[in-house]
Amino acid sequence: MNKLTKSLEDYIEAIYVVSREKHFCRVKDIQKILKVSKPSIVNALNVLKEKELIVQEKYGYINLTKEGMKKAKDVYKKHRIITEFVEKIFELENDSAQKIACEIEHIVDRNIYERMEKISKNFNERTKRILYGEKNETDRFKGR
Amino acid sequence: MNKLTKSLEDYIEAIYVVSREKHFCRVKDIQKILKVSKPSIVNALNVLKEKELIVQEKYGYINLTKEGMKKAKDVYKKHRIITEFVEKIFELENDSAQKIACEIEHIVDRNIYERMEKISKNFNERTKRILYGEKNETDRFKGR
DNA sequence: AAAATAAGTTAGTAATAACTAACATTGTGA
DNA sequence: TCACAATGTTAGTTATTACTAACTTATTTT
Repeated sequence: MNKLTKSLEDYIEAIYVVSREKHFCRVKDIQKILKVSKPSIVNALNVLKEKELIVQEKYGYINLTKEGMKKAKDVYKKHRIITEFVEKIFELENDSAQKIACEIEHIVDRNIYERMEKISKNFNERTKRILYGEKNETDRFKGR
Repeated sequence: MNKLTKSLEDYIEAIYVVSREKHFCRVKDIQKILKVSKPSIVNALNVLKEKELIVQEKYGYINLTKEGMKKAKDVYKKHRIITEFVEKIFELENDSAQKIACEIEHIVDRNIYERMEKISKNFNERTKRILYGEKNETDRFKGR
């Protein structure tokens, strides 16, 4: 269960996202998502190949192995949960939330993002008012 | 206003924390906090010296310059806010919260940690119950 | 089919940030 | 005072992750 580095997590997540949409993935697809140079991608792919998380014929499609798919799904799920949490709790656009989630996802452990999931589930307008200490929240509630 | 890297932020913050307690700071003090090797520290100090954020005579005390002090206070404040937020919202021990804060502090911008500050201020047991969707929160409140 | 374009790869380099081993300086106890 | 311990520094190395330039292979267009 050797852990992936931040950037490798980003790469495998990108491969997963592309593969789900198009059923195959190429270097240029990753380039569009991660906005890094092609050689950087090829480098990362080589590491992922060594770890047997992907397979790719020369000049060919990139495919996740079983193990890679598992890892990718984990990373992706984490990413989704964190994005939702950040979006809701800090009232961010999806774009900004994505960016922050991308960074945070390499930091938080299972315990934390399970809590994020719980919080997101219960989150609503009222929660937000309470969180940000809106003056009349209590009265408003009592008044019902 | 050239931004510091993650690790330089950690170093300058450590220097600040030590200086506040003891009125001087040495390599070994930083070592205790950051748990890295002495050469790593000396390396970082050299960069901070180039940036004129600290001064240090050979084999002597490490001191923050005016500019360095400003930077350090910024970083430290951010750190405190984030730690408090993480502690409260995820119900963590200070230790664990510190660790996460250390990482997150290099990611979030002013907008976000100002929101964290607001949320922390209003946070209490009830907020926590609501956040985690405790079943009887509503009833309990209504019952008063 | 040849030329042009697109996509992928290789080679070489740089920045960040860590490490160990070896050495230098400072401070302290016998 | 002199030896030893504690502290700090230098030199050299490693890993991660990115880059540009140059090259190869594949695909498309004329």
